[in-house]
Amino acid sequence: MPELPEVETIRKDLEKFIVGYKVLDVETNSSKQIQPSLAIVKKAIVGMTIKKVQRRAKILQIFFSNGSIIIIHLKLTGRLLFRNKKDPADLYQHITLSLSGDKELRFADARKFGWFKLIKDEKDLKELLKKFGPEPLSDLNLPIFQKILSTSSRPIKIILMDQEKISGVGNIYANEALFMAGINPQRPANKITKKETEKLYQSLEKVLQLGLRYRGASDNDYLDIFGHKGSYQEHFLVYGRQGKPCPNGVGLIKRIKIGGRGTFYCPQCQK
DNA sequence: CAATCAACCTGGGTGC
DNA sequence: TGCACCCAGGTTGATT
Repeated sequence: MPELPEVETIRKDLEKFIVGYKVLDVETNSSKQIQPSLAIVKKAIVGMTIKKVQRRAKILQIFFSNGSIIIIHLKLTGRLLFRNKKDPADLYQHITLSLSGDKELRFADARKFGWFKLIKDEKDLKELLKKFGPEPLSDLNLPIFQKILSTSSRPIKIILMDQEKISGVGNIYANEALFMAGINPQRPANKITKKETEKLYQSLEKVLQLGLRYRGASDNDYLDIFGHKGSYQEHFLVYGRQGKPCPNGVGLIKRIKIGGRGTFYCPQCQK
């Protein structure tokens, strides 16, 4: 499930490889996912050149030469794949941008939760993105983090994953950061001590950096634009490891639900 | 207003 | 082998 490190890995590769290509056509077999409609998207971007690719929270933004912007959310199972026209169709391929040079940018999505949306201009984009909390690897700092935690009595894990509080963190990185910081995911956010907050802040930065270094986690569906897996899943300390020994050596990792989401932690080390 | 929860989908896994 | 069932989780929108 793509979170900040996965989406950022895709962004960097797209920035490096698809800028300069011209869109020749757009096709879809999943019209719900292309918004507002295939016809309107075609009208806006066919004939245009890709200028740059940005990311905010888990949302990718592709900028075109006429000022149009396509924003993409991969949700749980979405993939963006940069292929040659002659390559065999990808599994769950739902939207295809035909590009110059016999290339294609494909949007594939097993569960069809993701979306691919046309935005008129920067002003509309800004409006749409303003609800998101700070970017953990650039805008966030310890005082801001402390302030965010102090404003809610909800479980700390819910706050870490709340995109309006902090953007880009999902289930995997929240679980890993809390383990690294030795904090029980059920603790009310406003009851975390100053010292623990500092540790959690550092842990969050660390797991996100690790995720980036390993080009994301491919525990489930995530693939990069070349169809390759990331490798951070090989370094998980708790995520998906219920019943296995805690890496610190004492107890066993437990699985519970918080906010309806699978939550993994060590009851011995995370208080 | 904050918190909770179903809905969106479908592949993959489980149990009978 | 077949089939009913359940589960995964990011986000939205309705409800409490």
